[in-house]
Amino acid sequence: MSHNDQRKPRPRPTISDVARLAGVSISTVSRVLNDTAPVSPEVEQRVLQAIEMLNYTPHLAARNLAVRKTETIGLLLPEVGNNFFAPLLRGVENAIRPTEYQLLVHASLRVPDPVPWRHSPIGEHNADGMLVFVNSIDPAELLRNYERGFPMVLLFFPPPPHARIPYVGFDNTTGLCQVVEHLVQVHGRRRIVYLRGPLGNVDSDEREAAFRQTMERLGVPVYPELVARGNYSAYGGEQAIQELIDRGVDFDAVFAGDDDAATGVLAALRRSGRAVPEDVAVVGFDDIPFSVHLNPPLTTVHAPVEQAGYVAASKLLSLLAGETPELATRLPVELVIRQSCGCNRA
Amino acid sequence: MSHNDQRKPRPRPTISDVARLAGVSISTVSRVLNDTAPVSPEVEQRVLQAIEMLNYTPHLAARNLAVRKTETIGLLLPEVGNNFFAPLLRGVENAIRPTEYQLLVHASLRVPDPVPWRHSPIGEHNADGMLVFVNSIDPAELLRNYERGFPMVLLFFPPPPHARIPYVGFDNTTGLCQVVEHLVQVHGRRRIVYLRGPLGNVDSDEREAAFRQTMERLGVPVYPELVARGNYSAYGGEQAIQELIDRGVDFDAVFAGDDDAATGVLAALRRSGRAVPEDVAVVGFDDIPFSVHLNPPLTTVHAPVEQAGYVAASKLLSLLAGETPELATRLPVELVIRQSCGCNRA
DNA sequence: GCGTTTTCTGAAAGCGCTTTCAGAATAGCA
DNA sequence: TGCTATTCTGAAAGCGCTTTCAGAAAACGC
Repeated sequence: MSHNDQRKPRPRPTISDVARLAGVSISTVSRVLNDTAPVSPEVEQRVLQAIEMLNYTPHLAARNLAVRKTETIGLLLPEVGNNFFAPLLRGVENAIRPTEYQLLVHASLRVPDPVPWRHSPIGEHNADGMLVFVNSIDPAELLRNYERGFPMVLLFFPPPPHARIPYVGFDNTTGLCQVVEHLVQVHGRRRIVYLRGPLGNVDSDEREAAFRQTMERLGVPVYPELVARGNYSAYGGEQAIQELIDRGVDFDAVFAGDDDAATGVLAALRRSGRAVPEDVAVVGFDDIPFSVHLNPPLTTVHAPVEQAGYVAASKLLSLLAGETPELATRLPVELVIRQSCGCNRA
Repeated sequence: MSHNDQRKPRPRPTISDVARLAGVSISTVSRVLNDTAPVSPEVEQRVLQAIEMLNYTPHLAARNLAVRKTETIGLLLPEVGNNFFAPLLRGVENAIRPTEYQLLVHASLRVPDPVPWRHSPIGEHNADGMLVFVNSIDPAELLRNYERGFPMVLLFFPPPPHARIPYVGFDNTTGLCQVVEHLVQVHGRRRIVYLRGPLGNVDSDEREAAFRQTMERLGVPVYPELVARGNYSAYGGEQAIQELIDRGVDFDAVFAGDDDAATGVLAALRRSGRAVPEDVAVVGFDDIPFSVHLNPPLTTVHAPVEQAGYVAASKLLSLLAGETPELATRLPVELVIRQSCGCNRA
C-alpha cells in the first residue's frame, strides 16, 4: 500500500477567499493585484492584509486562461551534451530577468507520441514564444509554428526560405579567416587539417567555406585528405586525428572545429608522440572555460555564447512586445591567442 | 511606430471548434482526447479527423485549471555557473521523459518583487512539485512550501530539522576517505592542503569532516595553515594556493575541493614552478569531462551528477504518484586515479 | 416480450481568474 | 442647489477545458 508522507495540503486560498476576508468583490481584489483600475486606499489596504494573512498566490493557469497568454518563454534544445548550455541559459535568464516571463526548457528529443494532438513539447499551447536551438525541431514543425504566427527566434541556424524568423549566430567567416591567417602568416603552417562538425551543421559549413576561401586567398592548398569529421566532440576529434596519423598523413596544424574536439585532438597527438605546437599547431572554436587550462593552453576563437542567449531572448521579447527586431544577428568572434598555435601567451 | 512582421494568428482552434466540425458535444471530444469514457468507434473517428483537419492542440492552461494540476515539474537552480548543470539536467530529463510532465527551469536568484503575493519563482502556483538545488531557495520559503504539502526533492543538501523532504547527495565520506588513503598510503604525502567550498556548503563540510577523520585515523596531522577556501571555483583555487605559496607554507599535496578549483590549483603550481605530481600531488572531486584532458590528467573523485538528477526526479515522480520514496539517498562516488596524484594511469 | 443493465451522449456546472458594464456615491462647477 | 463628471465597486460573462448527472438507446437475460 502506498502512503504519502507529505501532509495533505489545505486547499489553496483563492481570490474568492481574499475577497471574502477583505469584504470586497473579487473584481476589486483583481484590481489591486494587477493595478488595473483605481481602488480606494482603505480598500486596497484591507485587500493586501487579507492576501498576506492567507498567504495567497494567484493560480497561474487561471490567470493565463483569462488573459489568453502563458507569460512563458520556451527554450527548445537538443539533448544536453556540451559546454554550450550553461552560458547560453545564463544569457537567456539575464534577458528575461526584469520581465514577468518564466522560462520553460525542453532539452531532449522526445519520442513522438502516437496521438495527433500532441506536437512539439513547446508551442503555443504552453508558451507565448520560443527560442529554438539548432537541431532541436523538425523543419515541418518549425514552419507550422511560423505560419501560425507563433513568435520564435532561432539559435545558430537560419530560417527556412521566405520565413522571416529572427536568428542569432556567430560571425564564423571572420573567425575562420583569423584562424587561417594566423596559422599561415604567423606560424607558416601549410598542411592544415580541417575537422568538420556534425553533418548538416550550419556553423560547420560556414566555417569550412571561410576556411577554404581564406586558404585560397593566401595561396595555400586545401588537401582533400586533410578534411575530416570531428563532430564537435572530444571523441570525434581524437578518432579523426588518430586515423590521419595511422594513415601516415602529413600535417602541421589542425583546426579542430570546436574546443571539445580540440581536447581529443590534443590527446591523440600526445599519444602519438607529436609535440604541440612544435610539430602540430592546434586551434579550437568556442573558448570554453577550460580551454585556458589545457596543456598547452588552447588558442581558440572566442564565441560569446552567453551574449547569444541574451540577444536571442531580447529579440523574442521584442517580438512579443509587437516590435520588429533585426532579422539576422551575427555576433563578432575573436581569435584568442594562447600557446597551442605556437605563440607564447597565457 | 512598431510593426509586427510576424503574421497575425487566426485564433487557435478550441475544443468547441472540433466538436462543431465532428458534430458532437465538447464532452465527447474531451472523452476522446483523454480516453476517460467509452465513445463509439464511428464517433471517435469523426473526432480524430476534425482534430487533424483543424490542427487542434489543447490549451494547456485551460486543462490545468480544470484538472487542478499543472503537469509541470520545477527545477530551482542558483545562478548557472559551473559544469554541474548540463549532466544534472540530462538526468532530470531522462527521468521525466516517459511521463507527461514538462520541466520548468528557474536558474537565477531574481530580485524579490515588492508585491506580497509573489513568492518563489517556482511553487504551487505553477508546478506540481519541484527539485531544489542547494543555495537556490530561502530556508523560510522552503519550510513554507513543505508545510503546504508541496512535493519537493532536495539536491545536495539535507532538509531542515523535522521536515521529511527527500534528498539526494553523494557519499562524500567514502570519497574523501579514499582520497586521503590514496595520498597517504600510496604516495606518502604528509602535508595535505584541504580547500573548502563556499561558506555553509554542506558537501564541503561533510568532505572536510571525512578528511579530518581519515587523517586522524592514519595518524597524519591536519595543520590549520593547510586549510583554506577555494570556493569550488578555478579562480578561488588558484588564489588560495598562490597565497599559501606566497606565505612560504610547505605542502606536498592538495585536495582542491572540486575539479574547477583543481584547474586553478594546477595553474598556480605551474606558475610557481612546482611540479605536479612530483612536488605536489593534486586531487579533485566531480570528474567533469575535461578533467581527463588536463596536464597532468586529474585524479579525482567521480560524482555521478547525471544519476543524481535522475534519482531526484524519480523521487519527485514517486511523491507525485502518492508514493513514499526513500528519504535520503547517498550516491556512491569513486576515486578515479589518473596522474595528478603521482600514479601513471590514463 | 418485458425488465434490467450497459453503453453512449449532451447539458450544465465549475476550475480561478480577468474584464466589462451598470450603478451608486462623491466631487466639482456654475 | 442642481447638474455633470469622476471615482469606485459589484455582478455577470467568459477564457477553454473536465467532469458529473440525466436520459435515450441498445444489449442482455429470463
